[in-house]
Amino acid sequence: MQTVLVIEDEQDLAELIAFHLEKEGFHPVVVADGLAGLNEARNNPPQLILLDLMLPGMMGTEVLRILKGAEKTAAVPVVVLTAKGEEIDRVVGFELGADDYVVKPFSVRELMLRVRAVLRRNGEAPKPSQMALGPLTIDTEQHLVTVDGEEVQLTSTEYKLLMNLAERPGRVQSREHLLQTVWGYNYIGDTRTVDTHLTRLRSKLGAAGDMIKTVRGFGYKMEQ
Amino acid sequence: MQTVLVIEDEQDLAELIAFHLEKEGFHPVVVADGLAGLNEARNNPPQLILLDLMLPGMMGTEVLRILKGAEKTAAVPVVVLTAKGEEIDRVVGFELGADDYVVKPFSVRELMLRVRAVLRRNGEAPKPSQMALGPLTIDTEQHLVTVDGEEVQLTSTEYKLLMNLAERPGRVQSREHLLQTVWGYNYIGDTRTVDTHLTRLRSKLGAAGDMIKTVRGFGYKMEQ
DNA sequence: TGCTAACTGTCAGTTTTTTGGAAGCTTTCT
DNA sequence: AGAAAGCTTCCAAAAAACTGACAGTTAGCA
Repeated sequence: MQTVLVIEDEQDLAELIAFHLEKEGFHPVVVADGLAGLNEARNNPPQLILLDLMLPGMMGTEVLRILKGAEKTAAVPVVVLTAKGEEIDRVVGFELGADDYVVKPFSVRELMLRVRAVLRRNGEAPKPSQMALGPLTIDTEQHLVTVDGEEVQLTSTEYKLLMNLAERPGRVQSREHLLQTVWGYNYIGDTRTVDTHLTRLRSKLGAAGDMIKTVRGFGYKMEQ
Repeated sequence: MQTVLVIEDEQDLAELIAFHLEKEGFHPVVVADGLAGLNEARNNPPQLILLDLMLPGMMGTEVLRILKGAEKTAAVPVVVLTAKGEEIDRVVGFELGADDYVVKPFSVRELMLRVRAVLRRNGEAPKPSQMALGPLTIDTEQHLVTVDGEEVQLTSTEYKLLMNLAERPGRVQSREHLLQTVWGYNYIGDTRTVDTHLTRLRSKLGAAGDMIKTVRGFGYKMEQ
């Protein structure tokens, strides 16, 4: 069952949306303000979030920023509801990271279309639970990494960093890109930090450490 | 340069769209009916197609069906323009395979947003982005250059220089131009520097080194 | 709840690699 | 042959990356 979190303060609208979501086979969870939405999203990450940008208390864009910045919720697609005239570019583009939007007043039908479309896009690539690259083995289900059969203890950051590189072996990823995907959408930090963690990761991986190649001036890549 | 094919019979609207696409940095190609659109799409596949569903002669949905059914064009994302009340579900959903839609009357801004969004989504996935010129192979994703199958280690400047030449084989590029594009717009430096790097590049490329021709008095070019 | 160990991000010193340009040599053209 | 353009070698300076230390934070455990 796919859960959709609806963050919407107008009760009538929220009910209407929930009703239709249910009709479409989703499991809607409705909350009335941004804070509640953040909590719910954190404690029980849904498959998709519908976020009204005009919320009381906390700016909707602020909620969006936090959602995309937090580790647990960064990957959850967000469709925003917005009134005409707001700065959609900023919200949907890279800056805030919404995945789609619907302009008020909208037809419920249109909203459902967008919801389905976004879920379709994001659900397409189910990740394999096991990977093997040379001496390196990653089991995403067990969260287990081995080198030459020996288990390697990685911290969460190291693990995510490794996953990012290993998922697309051969592909060069810039420090900025890694910061975005590993550290979160709008993390602001030193790109040197990536270096540090890379060093730690390499040393922990031992023999497999030099499977991670430095591409000077561009970033890092996993050897194929 | 990203090409967008616009299939639209209302000339005013077509021009408006083309104007804005150009402003956004795309290369618009406009045709007025479905048949011409199919031909153009087949002969010169664009990065995205904007299709008006209300076309004379051939039903827009029919054009869409053919586009999505043909091998060469199936992967090209399509954004449809549609009047309210048409059966959007059918068009956008799995049945016909449009990637997004905009309902007439629409704001140009919204259209551009959708165009950018669709291109972003589709650009993320598999772009083989490989080039081959004789014994030379360049993989931009992996940042890997090979000559006769052997990997060649290039520095960042050498790589950028090679890319500049290889992207437009046959075209002569002046030292000034190369300085601008490789070293940056407001770099101030000696054009002799280009010589130095070219020498290094040629020597590293080994057998493929003399694919880069000197055009005395003008600059350099990549052999076609 | 308080204590401890582990994890993180930042920084600064060190090492490695790249880079730009100078100078002399070679080729090409007239 | 002389001049102009291009090629090559070399080296100091700059850039990029690596690494270890440190302090703040978090998470686990008693």
